[in-house]
Amino acid sequence: MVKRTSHQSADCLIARPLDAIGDWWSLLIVRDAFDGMRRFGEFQKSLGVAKNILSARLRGLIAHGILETVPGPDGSAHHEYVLTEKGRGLFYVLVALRQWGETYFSRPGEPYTFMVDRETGRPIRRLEVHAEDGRLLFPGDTRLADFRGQQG
Amino acid sequence: MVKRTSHQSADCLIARPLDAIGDWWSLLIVRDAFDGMRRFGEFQKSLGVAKNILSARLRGLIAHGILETVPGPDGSAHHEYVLTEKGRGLFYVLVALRQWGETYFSRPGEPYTFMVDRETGRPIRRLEVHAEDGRLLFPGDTRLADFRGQQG
DNA sequence: CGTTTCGGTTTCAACTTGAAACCATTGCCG
DNA sequence: CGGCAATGGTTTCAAGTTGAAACCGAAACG
Repeated sequence: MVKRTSHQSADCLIARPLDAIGDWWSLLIVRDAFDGMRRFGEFQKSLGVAKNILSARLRGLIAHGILETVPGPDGSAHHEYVLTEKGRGLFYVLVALRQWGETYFSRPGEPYTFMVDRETGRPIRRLEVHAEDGRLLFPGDTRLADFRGQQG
Repeated sequence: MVKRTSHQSADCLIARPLDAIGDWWSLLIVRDAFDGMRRFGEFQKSLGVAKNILSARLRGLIAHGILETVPGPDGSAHHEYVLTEKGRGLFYVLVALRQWGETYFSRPGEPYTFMVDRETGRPIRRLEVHAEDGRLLFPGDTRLADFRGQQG
């Protein structure tokens, strides 16, 4: 599953996540898992992906600790795939990606869906990035600092 | 550049973004662009990617309206690659991915970097998802609704 | 001018992807 | 119990993608 052998990007904390979910299907599988899908067949039908590819991706996601298999419900023979806590951590990535998609990829006249609060059915707010002191930050207002590099 | 020919995922507003940036290199290029890189050679050196691949990815990102070329500074012959507004919209995706990476992929003893407010040098806050009324939402507290589907 | 750097393109082998066929269980039905 | 379909994969093989290296032309450099 590890397809990359040597990539030392300056910033491994983007590169390593991408290694786990940076292919076409993995994030879509995670998205479906958030939507409650658990079975091989459900993913396969929803995504229309070839079974061998789905199989490989599920194995990869499990290897990365994003999904885990649990025994089927009522002692059924087939196991199910569910998100781990690490996998659920991808919620924010999906929200960000989706809001970007809503903004720049939705085409007029197209039946499109958007994220709503499950409780009220109302749209959720846009993501914001805040400084420690609460100030709103925009693209370009951040940089990377190293381990003890608060000072600049 | 469009490598996928037919994918009708139920949720195209995740799938279409992934078509634009869902490969290994594109997001890393965008990340470097946020860091101020503009030249072919800068990206190439930073990422260690093969030149043909970088060339293809840059063309793809331009085709998707994420990067654009601008004439070199002082009338230099070589143009530069800069983020468009759409490209800058990926800020939130990168922050989300990075925070996920910081949480689940950083290894102890490893010199790691994290995002700070450029102005104060202090770490930024974690992303949060909020309902319209301000309530904090967690993974599983949202669902997708269609166009006029506020009601439920 | 001659050389080096920059910004690519071309070439070709290795790897990945995907459609389809295949297979082993399991569940169902009479 | 005996057959049959559905589920959850694996195998196979052609086609497409990737990546290292060689190549190339234009610009900068000395």
